[in-house]
Parts: sequence; C-alpha cells; structure tokens
Amino acid sequence: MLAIGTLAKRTGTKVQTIRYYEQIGLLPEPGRTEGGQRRYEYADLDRLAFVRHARQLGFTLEAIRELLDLSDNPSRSCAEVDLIAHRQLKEVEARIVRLEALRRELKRMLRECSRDTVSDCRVLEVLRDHSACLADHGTGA
Amino acid sequence: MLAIGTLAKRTGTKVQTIRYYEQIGLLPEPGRTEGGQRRYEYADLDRLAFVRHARQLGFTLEAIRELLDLSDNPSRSCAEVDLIAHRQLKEVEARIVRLEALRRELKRMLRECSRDTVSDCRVLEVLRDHSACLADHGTGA
DNA sequence: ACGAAATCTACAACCACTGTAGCAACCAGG
DNA sequence: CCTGGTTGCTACAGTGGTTGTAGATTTCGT
Repeated sequence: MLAIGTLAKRTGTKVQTIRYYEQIGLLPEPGRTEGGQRRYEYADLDRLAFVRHARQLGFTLEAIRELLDLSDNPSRSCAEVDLIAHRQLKEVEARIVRLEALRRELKRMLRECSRDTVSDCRVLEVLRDHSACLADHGTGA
Repeated sequence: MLAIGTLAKRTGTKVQTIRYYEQIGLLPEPGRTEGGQRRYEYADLDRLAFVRHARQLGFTLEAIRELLDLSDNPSRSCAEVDLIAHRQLKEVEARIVRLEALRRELKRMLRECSRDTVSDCRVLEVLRDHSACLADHGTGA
C-alpha cells in the first residue's frame, strides 16, 4: 500500500499530476484510508510508470489511453499497437525535420549578425523579411 | 487602411490570434472605424509579419516581445538580440537531441515488435519497463 | 500526545492559441 | 436606397498537460 507521494517519488511524477491522471480516467480510483487519503497497489505503480515512460517518448495522453486499452485486452492484435507507435514515430520525425530547418536558419542569422547596433542587426532583418529566409520552415511548431 | 481580415490573410494568421496579440500588448491598438472596427496601417502589417516569422522560428511570445523592444530602440546593442537568438538556437538544438533519442527508441521498439498478439508485444513491453530502454531520454518534452 | 509533513478538495494559472454565441457593421449588386 | 451575405465585434470557454495555490485535515515519527 503506497501513499500518493511515494508513487510520485518512484515514478518522477508530481502528486497533482497523478490526481489529474485519475481525474481523466487514465489511472483507476485507488482505495482510501479512513481519513480519505489514497492508497495504491503495486499494479498502480506499474501502470503509472508505463504512462510516464510513454509520455517521455512523446505519446499524447490520448495515444497512451489507446495503448493502455490494448494492454488491458491482451488478445487483440499487436498490429494496432504497432500502428500507434508508427504514427508516433512519423510525428517525431516530422518534428525533427522542422527543427533542423529552424536550426539552420537560426545559425545563418547568427553567423551574419556581426554589426554593433540593432539598426544593422541581421537577426532582426531576417525576422522582418521572411523572403531573406533560406530554410523553408512551415507553419506551426 | 487594412481590415483585420486582410491583415490575417496577408500574414497567414487567424483573426482571433491578431486580437489576442493586441490584448497581450504585442501589437498596438489600431484605429477604429465609426462602427468600431479595427483599421490597420502598413506598419502593423510589418510588425505582425515579424511576430509570425519569429513564431515560425520557434521563439516564444516573451522572446518576441524582447526582440520587438530591441527593434523599437535601434541604438541599443545588437549583442542583446544575438543573445536571444542564441538562446533560441540552444533550445532548438536541445529539442533535436531529445527527439533523436526518441526516434531511435521508437524505431528499436518497432523493429523488435513482430509477434501476433498484444501479449507478446515488444512495444508494450518496452513501455512497461523503462530499463529495457537504450536511449537516455530525459524528462519533459 | 504533539508537531511537522503529507494529503485532501477545489480552483486558478500557464502558453499560445482556437472556437463559440449572439449581435453589429460593412460593402456589392439590384 | 435596400437587401443580404460576409466580415467584424465582445466576451467567454476550451484545448493539452500539467503546475500552483489556499486552507483544512490526516498521518506518522518521536
């Protein structure tokens, strides 16, 4: 039987975050002490560790919910799990491509910025005039 | 004199976003028609384009506010601008490093997932057991 | 039995928007 | 000049994924 703070420490999660996960139905409602405090089983620790690890891998809570559903129904096809992970990989790769374009552009801006005052600043100039941009960074983050 | 919708179209911004920028003081309050509609100068178009471009490069609105302040005071040192851009570059590079670790881990998971049912699924196994992770992906996004 | 630490609920704030409802204004065609 | 479709207005709520706060209660070690 674990208190919420213990669970938090062992998984590197904030206490409020655990309560939030419970609230949105990602973690089951645990038992309570007579005084009303949550007491967790070790299975809850595993489940939370799963969630945190998936979050670290960039999965959204919605994707994690799907993964947990699949995990709770072990007879279903691995292909569904594979699909979710694959989708996630594509998203990660797309983000990398975009960030690399940003890095190129920022580096170029900085390389060319060697003047003394803001009025000659290449960085601001590039920001003012998109057409001075080499990188084809799209919209969104 | 430009209506808000025109400004939106020319900069690829949602109308609400422009009003939001005004609300948080990133754009100046424009003049109004007798009926109360916003009418913009071309200078506002430039300023908004600057903001949007900087956003595309991943700068936070706070950083953009700083850049705009510097831009409004052309006698100040370019070094300050340089610092902000440099900070941004570091952040982008840190994000890339993390995302590349995630990509490695996701690829590895997918490579090893070739079973039929969820009970044998390598993806879920890796998610359940962090120690099976090769990549040293840290916390946070 | 005492006091410090942890936990409780309920709610607000964060970032950077995006969407909604219900109304008013604007502009082009007839 | 009138009409009606488009655009704009304000005010507010919602998104995702937490994090922080206030004020009360409970638990645990000594």
